[in-house]
Amino acid sequence: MTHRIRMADVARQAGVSLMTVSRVVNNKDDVSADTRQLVQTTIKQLGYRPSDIARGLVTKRTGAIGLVVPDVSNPYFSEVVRGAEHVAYAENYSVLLCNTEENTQRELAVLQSLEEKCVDGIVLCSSRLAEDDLEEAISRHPAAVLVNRRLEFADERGGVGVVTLDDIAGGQIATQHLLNRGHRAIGLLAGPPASHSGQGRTEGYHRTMTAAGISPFSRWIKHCAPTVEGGRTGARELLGGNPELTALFCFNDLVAIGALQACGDLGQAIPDDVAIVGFDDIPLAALVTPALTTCRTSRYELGTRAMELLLERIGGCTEMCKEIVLSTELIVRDSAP
Amino acid sequence: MTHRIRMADVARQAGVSLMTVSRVVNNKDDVSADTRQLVQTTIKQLGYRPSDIARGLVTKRTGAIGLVVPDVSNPYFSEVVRGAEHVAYAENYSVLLCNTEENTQRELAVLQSLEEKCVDGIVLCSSRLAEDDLEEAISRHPAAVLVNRRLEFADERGGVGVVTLDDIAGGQIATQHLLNRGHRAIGLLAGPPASHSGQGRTEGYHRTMTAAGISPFSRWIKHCAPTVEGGRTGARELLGGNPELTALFCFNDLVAIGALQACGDLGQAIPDDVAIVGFDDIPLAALVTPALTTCRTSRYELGTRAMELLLERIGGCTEMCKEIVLSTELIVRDSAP
DNA sequence: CTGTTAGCGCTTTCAT
DNA sequence: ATGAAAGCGCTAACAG
Repeated sequence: MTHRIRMADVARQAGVSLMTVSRVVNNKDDVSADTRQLVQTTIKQLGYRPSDIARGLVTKRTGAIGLVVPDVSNPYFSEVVRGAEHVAYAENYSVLLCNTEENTQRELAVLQSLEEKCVDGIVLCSSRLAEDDLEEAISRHPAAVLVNRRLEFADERGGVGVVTLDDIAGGQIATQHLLNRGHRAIGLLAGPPASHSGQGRTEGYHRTMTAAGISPFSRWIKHCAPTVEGGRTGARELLGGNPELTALFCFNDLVAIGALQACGDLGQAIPDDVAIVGFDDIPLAALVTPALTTCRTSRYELGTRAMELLLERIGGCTEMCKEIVLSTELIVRDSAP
Repeated sequence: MTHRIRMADVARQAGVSLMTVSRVVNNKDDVSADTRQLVQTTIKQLGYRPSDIARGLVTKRTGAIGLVVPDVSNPYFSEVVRGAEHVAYAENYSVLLCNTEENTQRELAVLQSLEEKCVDGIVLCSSRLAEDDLEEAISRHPAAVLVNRRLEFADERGGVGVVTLDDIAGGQIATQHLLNRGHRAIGLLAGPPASHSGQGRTEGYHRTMTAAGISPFSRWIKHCAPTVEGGRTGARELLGGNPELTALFCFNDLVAIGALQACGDLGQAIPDDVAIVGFDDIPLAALVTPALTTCRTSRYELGTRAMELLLERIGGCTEMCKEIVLSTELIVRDSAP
């Protein structure tokens, strides 16, 4: 590779001005058919590719979107990423993927790095940032959509977009299912305390229990890491300390699978001794033994809708859609028939 | 947001020249402590962020790496992505993630888009491109590392980097384990015929069987889709047609899980009637019943090593490491104790 | 130690 | 329909 072919190289070779090449590249219509043909041929022949970065410097558009997730390898977020990428690609945008590794400091850092990269907008998933920091970070970006996190402040640009799951309803459906099967002592593995999804699902659990005339003891509720290991540890403590529990509602399927393992460790049969309900319906959910009863959420759609919303806002959509709430669906399998 | 704060704004506010600000931003050491302090304060106060894109135009470095995968939501690749992102972040690079959706046209397209984005290099996973197209695409990038795909051509820049799994050794270890347990009639569910990994694992199987003085009948070997369903169907046919088989070596864990199911269908006990060995050690492998004996492959490490190799090459590492082969490790569980 | 002068590769604006 | 000039925000190469 000697040096990158520039527009000027194409212009010289084709014997036209730089501007003519620029017009052809950008599909402007004030170029004669012959000239256009000539330039296109030359471009192909030289293998010229316009530099988005030089272009970005003048247009103030980079065609890049920042996508921030806590953990790409979490099947939940990898689906969100896939959906978001799909829409971005279709609209000729690129995705700068940032993994915060569930770390608030890193989240702040990548948000800043995304600023320096001059992205046209960001999709921020399950932010764990404090309201202030989040507001600050967002206001520094030209456009932003939050996934699974709401924000109260109204900024002068018409607010950020928001795409969420109806976690409260999901928590209600799951809890109600267990109540319907006769369970009364239902434990909750609530996920990370800072998780808004966790808070919503917990709220749904509380409402439904209360509506059924049950006041869950606080010792029935345990926070845990959103992982198999977190679920295993959490369930072990929860079941160990509360023998009266006959069912567990879990923050997500990974936690539920951990709970499955904990029951194995403790010699509890599922669903006869303990019934378990998860959340998300990740592919794994149907494959473990026993197969998980769970609330299905369309993570892919979370990603597509978020990216669509963001691109609309970047495009300057006037009727500013602010919020999209996706519903969940209970999938009944063997862990809580 | 009125307009982005520029370096000139900081310079004016601090009463210094643009260059001084530039020096502070880039941590050059020829700035007096006082001036540096002043500039840093002003930067903070104004909330200035340098534009990587303006910087990139002059330095010819964008600090972005293209990462191309067939499917982000495949747990295999999402681990690779996580590893690659981790290393990139640590070295202050950003990752432009491109999902080809297992589509060759798209793979070509994203590779081109990455050129226009002027990335400093690319990590290309499991490329399905024809050798010619691949060579062409790669030679147009300043640096490239291939994951799970080898390339024969040597280009003038010292060749592309390559990171692969030692599939042959993996196949040998797995097969040898079964031989050691006394199995002689060992069947192979070989995965898709076009899979490079599958070919390597098959090769390992053959070598080990032959070394043990066994010539496996071709009817013991069956290709199959790399999925649970593919494994179930394949195993049913293999075991149905060859009652002498006492063990199955499977292309990957999903196939192995399918084989588990097939044994259930056929009333064969595992591991007593049929022993089963998988490949990859996906999280599920430890969770199914019986738990899978499998060859563990570190997908995360595939990602970290690939990114490390790429960054070394971008950094102009002279002793051009060309190829990294990651080994696998047999994890013995209940399906083949 | 600090500032000045040139661009980087492109698009915008204004001529022709 | 085409071209010339100016400048996007920054850094490299010199000056002082």
